[in-house]
Amino acid sequence: MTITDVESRRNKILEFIIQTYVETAEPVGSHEVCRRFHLRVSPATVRNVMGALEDDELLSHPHTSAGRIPTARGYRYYVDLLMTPQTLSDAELRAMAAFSHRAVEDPMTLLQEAARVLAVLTGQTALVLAPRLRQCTLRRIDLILVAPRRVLGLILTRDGMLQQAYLELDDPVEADELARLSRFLNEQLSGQVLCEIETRLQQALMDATNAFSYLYKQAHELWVLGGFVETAPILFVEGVSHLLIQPEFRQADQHQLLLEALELRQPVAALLEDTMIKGRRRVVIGVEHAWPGLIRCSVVSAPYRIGGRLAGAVGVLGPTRMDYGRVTSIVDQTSDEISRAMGRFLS
Amino acid sequence: MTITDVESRRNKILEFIIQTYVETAEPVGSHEVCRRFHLRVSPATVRNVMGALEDDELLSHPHTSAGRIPTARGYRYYVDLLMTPQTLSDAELRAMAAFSHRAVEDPMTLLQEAARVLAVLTGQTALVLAPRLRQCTLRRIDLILVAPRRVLGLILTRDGMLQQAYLELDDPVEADELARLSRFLNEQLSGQVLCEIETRLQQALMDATNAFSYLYKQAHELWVLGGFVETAPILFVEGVSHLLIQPEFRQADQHQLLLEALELRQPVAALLEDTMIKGRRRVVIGVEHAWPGLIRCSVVSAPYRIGGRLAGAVGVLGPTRMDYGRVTSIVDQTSDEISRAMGRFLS
DNA sequence: GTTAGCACTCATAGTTTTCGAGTGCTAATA
DNA sequence: TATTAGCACTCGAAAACTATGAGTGCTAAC
Repeated sequence: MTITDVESRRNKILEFIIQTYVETAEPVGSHEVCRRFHLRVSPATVRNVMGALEDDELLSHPHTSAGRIPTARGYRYYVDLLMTPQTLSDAELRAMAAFSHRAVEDPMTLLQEAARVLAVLTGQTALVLAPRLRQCTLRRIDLILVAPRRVLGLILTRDGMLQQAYLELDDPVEADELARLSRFLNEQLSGQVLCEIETRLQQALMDATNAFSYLYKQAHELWVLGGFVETAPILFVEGVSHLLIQPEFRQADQHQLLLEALELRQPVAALLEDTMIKGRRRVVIGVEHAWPGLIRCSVVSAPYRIGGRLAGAVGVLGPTRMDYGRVTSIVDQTSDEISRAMGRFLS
Repeated sequence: MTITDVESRRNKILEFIIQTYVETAEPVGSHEVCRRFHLRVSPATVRNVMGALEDDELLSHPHTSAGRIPTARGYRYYVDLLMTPQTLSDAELRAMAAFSHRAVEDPMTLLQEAARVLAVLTGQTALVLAPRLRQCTLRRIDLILVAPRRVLGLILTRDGMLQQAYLELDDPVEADELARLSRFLNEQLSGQVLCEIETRLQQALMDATNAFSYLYKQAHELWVLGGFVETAPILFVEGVSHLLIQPEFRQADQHQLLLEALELRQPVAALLEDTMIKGRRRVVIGVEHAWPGLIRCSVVSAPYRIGGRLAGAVGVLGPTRMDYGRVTSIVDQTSDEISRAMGRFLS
C-alpha cells in the first residue's frame, strides 16, 4: 500500500469520525466506523489509524474507555482540507431568496429578516453585522429646527442607512440660517465618507477665506455635536434558543459567558468586522476565538457587499460540533443574497 | 387574641416566607421562620399558620418533608396586599438618571440604554417597548428620488421616531413633481396620527374637487405603498443571561420555550402593549401569562408617556421568585425617567 | 500490514443505604 | 382556647456501592 493510499484512508476515517460526531454528539468508536462506513478493514486497523490521528492531535480521548472526538485542530484540518460545501436543495435556496422579497421596506428590516432565515435554516444562532455608519458615504443631511436651540440632524447614506441625532445648541438659531447651513453641508459633504468628514471640515476651516470660515465653523461644530461617527455597531442576533439546547450547553454555567458575549455585542461584532475586512468567508473554531466565552463555539462568517464595497458581514454561531459543510454553503448563499438585496437601497 | 391579630400574624408569616424564599430559592421551614423572624411564637404555631396558608392555596409543599414555597396565588396576594415598594438608594437613583444623559443622540438609543440599566439594576431581564409608529403623530414626511422609479420615503413623528421605506413606483416620476407631492403631503398630513392617515386620504380623495383629486390619488398610493403603519413592534431585550442562571432555569429544557418567547417578540410585546393601554404599572405572575413559555416567570411592567400621551412600556422579566418590592420601585422609576427623557425629542 | 483475541479501564446507570430537615399529630400547658 | 413540646413518620438528597459494557491497547498469529 502506497503512502497516498494510507494518507487517503487516514483522511477518510477522520472525515467519517467528524461527520458521525457532528451527527450524534457521542464519541465515535472503532466499531462504529467499520459498521457504518464500508471500508474493508477491521476495527483493529481503524484503531491503529485513530491512534495515529490522536498522536497528531486531530482526535482526542475523553477517557480511556470511550471513542474519539475531534479536537479543534481536527476540525480545522477538516474544514481546510477535507470538507466539501454541501449543495443546497431548491427549497432551501427559495427560502433564502424569499427574505429579500418579503422585507422590501428598509435595509435594517432586511438584515434582520436575513438573520431570521439564517437561524432557521441552520438551526443555529445567526449573526448579521449592519454596515458601520462611519464607513458609509453621505448622501444627504437634513437639519430640522425642533426648538430655538434644538436641532434634529438626519443623515442618509448612499447605501440607505439612516441616522438621527438631536443637537443641543448653545445659542438659538433661525430657521433660514439653518436652511442655509443645511444647503452648505450638503454641497460640501455629500459623497464623502462619514469618518473622513470631520478632518475635512477642520482642514477646510483652516483653508477657508473669511467669507466662508463662519459657515465652516458652524458646520464643524454641528458635525461634532451630532456624533454620527461614534455610533455603536449594529448586530442582529437570532436563534439563540437553538444554541442553548445543544447537548454541549446542557450545564447552565456554560450559558452565562456565551450569552454575555452575545449581549455585549462587541466581541461578536469585532469578529464579524474582521471577516468583513478580510473580505472572504472564514471559519473560527473554538480556542481560536479571542473571547473566552466563545471557546466552545465556532463561527462561520462571510462578508457581504453593497455596490461592490465590503459593507458588513453575516455569520453563524454554533458549537464546534457543527455541520461545517452545510453551514458554509448557507452562509455563502446568504451573503450573496444580502449583497444582491441591499443593492436595491443604493443610490 | 382578636381576629385582626391572627390575620396580621398570618400575613406577616406569609410575607416572611416569600421574602426568604425569594432570597434563598429554598423551601422555607417553620424553624427558619422562628429563627430569623423574631416573632414570639414557636415553630409548632408557625406550622399551624402555614397549614392554614396552604389550605388557602397561598403556600404549597414540594413534598412532605420539605418547607413551604409560595404559590402563584401567594405571590399575587403578596404583591396586591402586603408588599411595600422598596426605597431606592441614591446611587441607584443616580444610575437610573444617568442613562438619559449619556444617550442624548436619539430616542431608540435612549430606550436601549434604559433597558441596559434596568437589566443591571434588577439583575433580571429588562424589556422596553418602543412607541408604536402607527400611534404616533406625523411631524414631517420627506420623499427623496433615488432612481426614476424609486423613491425613499422618510417619516418623522412628533416624538422623534424615524422610519424609512423604499417605494417602487409603476411609472417614473420627475423630481419637481415629487417635491410638489411632498409639500402637499406635509400640508395635508402633518399633525395627524399615522394609523388614521389612510382613511383620511381615502375620504379626502372622494370629497376632492378635480383639481386636487390627482394629488390625493398619488398621495394615497404612495402612503399605502410605504406601509408605514404595518411596522412590527420594536422591543429591546437586555440581560437574558441573568435570567438563565437563576436556579429555576437550571434544566436546559426550561430555557427553550422561554427564549423562544423572547425571540418571537410578539408574546412579550403584546404583554407590554397591554400594560401601556391599561396605563398603570402591573404585575403578571406565572400562570397568569397567556404564553406557555412564561408560566415560570413574572413580569413587572409600567407604561411611559411622551408629552403626556401613553406611548410605550417598560418591564422586567424574571422568575416568579422575584424581589417584587425592589423591582416594582425600579420599574416605576425607570418609567418616569424614560417619560422625562423622551420628552426631549418631542416637537 | 492486518487482524483476532484478550485483559484492562472507566464513565454511566442503577441500587442501596444513610441522613436529616421538616412535617403532622397528640397531649400537656398557660 | 391558643400555644407548645414531644415524637413518630416521610421522603428527597447525597453518598456509597455495584454492575455493565463500550472501547481501548497490546500481543501474537496470519
